Amino acid sequence: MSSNFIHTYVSVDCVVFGFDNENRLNILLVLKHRDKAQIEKQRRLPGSLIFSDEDVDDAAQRVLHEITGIKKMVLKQFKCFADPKRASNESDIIWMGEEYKHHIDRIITVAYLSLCRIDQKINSTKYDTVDWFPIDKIPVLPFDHNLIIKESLVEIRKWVQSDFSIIFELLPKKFTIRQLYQLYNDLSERYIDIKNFHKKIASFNYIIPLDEIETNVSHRAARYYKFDPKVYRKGNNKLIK
Amino acid sequence: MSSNFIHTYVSVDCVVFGFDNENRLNILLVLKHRDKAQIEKQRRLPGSLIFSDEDVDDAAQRVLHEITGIKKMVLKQFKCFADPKRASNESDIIWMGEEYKHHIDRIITVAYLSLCRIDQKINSTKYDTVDWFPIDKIPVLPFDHNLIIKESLVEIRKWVQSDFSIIFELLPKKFTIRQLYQLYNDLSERYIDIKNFHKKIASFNYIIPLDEIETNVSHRAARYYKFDPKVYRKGNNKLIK
DNA sequence: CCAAAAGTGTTAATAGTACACCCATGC
DNA sequence: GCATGGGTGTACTATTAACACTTTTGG
Repeated sequence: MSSNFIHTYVSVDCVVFGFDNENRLNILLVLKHRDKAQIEKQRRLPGSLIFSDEDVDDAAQRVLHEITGIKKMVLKQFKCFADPKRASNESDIIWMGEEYKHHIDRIITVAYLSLCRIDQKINSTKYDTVDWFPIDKIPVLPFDHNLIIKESLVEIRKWVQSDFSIIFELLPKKFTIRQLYQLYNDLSERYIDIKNFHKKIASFNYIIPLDEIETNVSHRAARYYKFDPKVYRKGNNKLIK
Repeated sequence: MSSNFIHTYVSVDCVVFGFDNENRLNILLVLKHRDKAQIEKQRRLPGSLIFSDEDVDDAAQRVLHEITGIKKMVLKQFKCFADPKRASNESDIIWMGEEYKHHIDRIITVAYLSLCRIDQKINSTKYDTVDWFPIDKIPVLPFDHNLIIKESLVEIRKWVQSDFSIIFELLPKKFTIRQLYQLYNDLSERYIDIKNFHKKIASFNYIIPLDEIETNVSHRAARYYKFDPKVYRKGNNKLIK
């Protein structure tokens, strides 16, 4: 009986979100094979097996550091994926053999959300190629990575709803109301009128107008704002009450 | 290097909530040792290692069936607990050796929330002793089960906020507004006035008044209501907009 | 001048809050 | 009668929604 119990490897996979200049959500993907000579340059979500003395949160933080070069990133565990067939594809088994020098035919993964400013310089310590892909242009990925991404979108929306401040992890330090508005619309099922959105934002003392405005735009230049996390933490912080 | 990767057992643990006649939240605990001769009748959360061909959701469903005798219970995965030290307590290692006939010194668990009507008859196929414990009277439990319960309380509150209808999984089929009110107060950080709560409930067409009222109460008898999930699904279903 | 987006103002509809008050029942 | 909770009504306040209008800038 006891031999029927699973004894397996456990990995973490990270879905890192960014928000680009064209106001689209993006996800970071790495090359599946580190050897670039591989015929197909297939992509995958960044991830890793966890070490024997490592907690999953630490493993996720390590993976994030390996891809971005950033030490402490915002992250949130969202789901354990454990379908017995999720790693049973022939090419995935071969890849795991090469990557980890072990024959692995089942693997459980713990998926994480993370957020990154897209203008931040990516300085990977492990990968040569780390690229942003708009969420409507994600290629076919190995394992169940497409499913993980699909569920991560639901999760990030919930996250914004429960903690509005994480939205500022995706925006540049200086942002316009329109940028905030577009991102909010992407991350919320609720429609809100842009004019009322302006008014709403103006009522929040944690979103602080700067003296700087846009340049070289073919319309009235928008003011830049910044986010003050200290004021935010003092309350009155929900976008929708 | 590759030998540093974890190769481990994975379990599921279930936090099953109930709501008793005294309007308190309760959690189901089983005896840690199936052999009742054990000196201390220590309790633990119901759980099990997962099988080698089993998904975690299925394992959780199996565990729930083993304790309650109910086939399909509402359940929700909420977090993977993987602290390398979570199962390193001497007595926990001994217990795992007896329970699973293996020496296990690290184990990762995936924690689930579940909901059960407390008046439902518990018909365990595996345990002799399955009892409800009010959440303020949970004893010291093995592994990190006390931590899991603590986090489950945060999670069930989020769950109710995102899907109000799960609250009816905890109430009897016929319930009074007061019962609903008390449970809502336990599961929400928001205070709401009972009179306004009445009005609110009356505006929801998915909470249907019955012709039946309480008996043997020393005050005006309250009306019973029932929940209609079909009407609920058609929308207008958030308690707070 | 026009197009495009910034930003302000006005008003109506909706939702939430605070109570006052009457009803029914057991003791 | 009174204590206890059930249940309805009314008035006030806060929030959200709809939309008109003015401002600024590049071309």
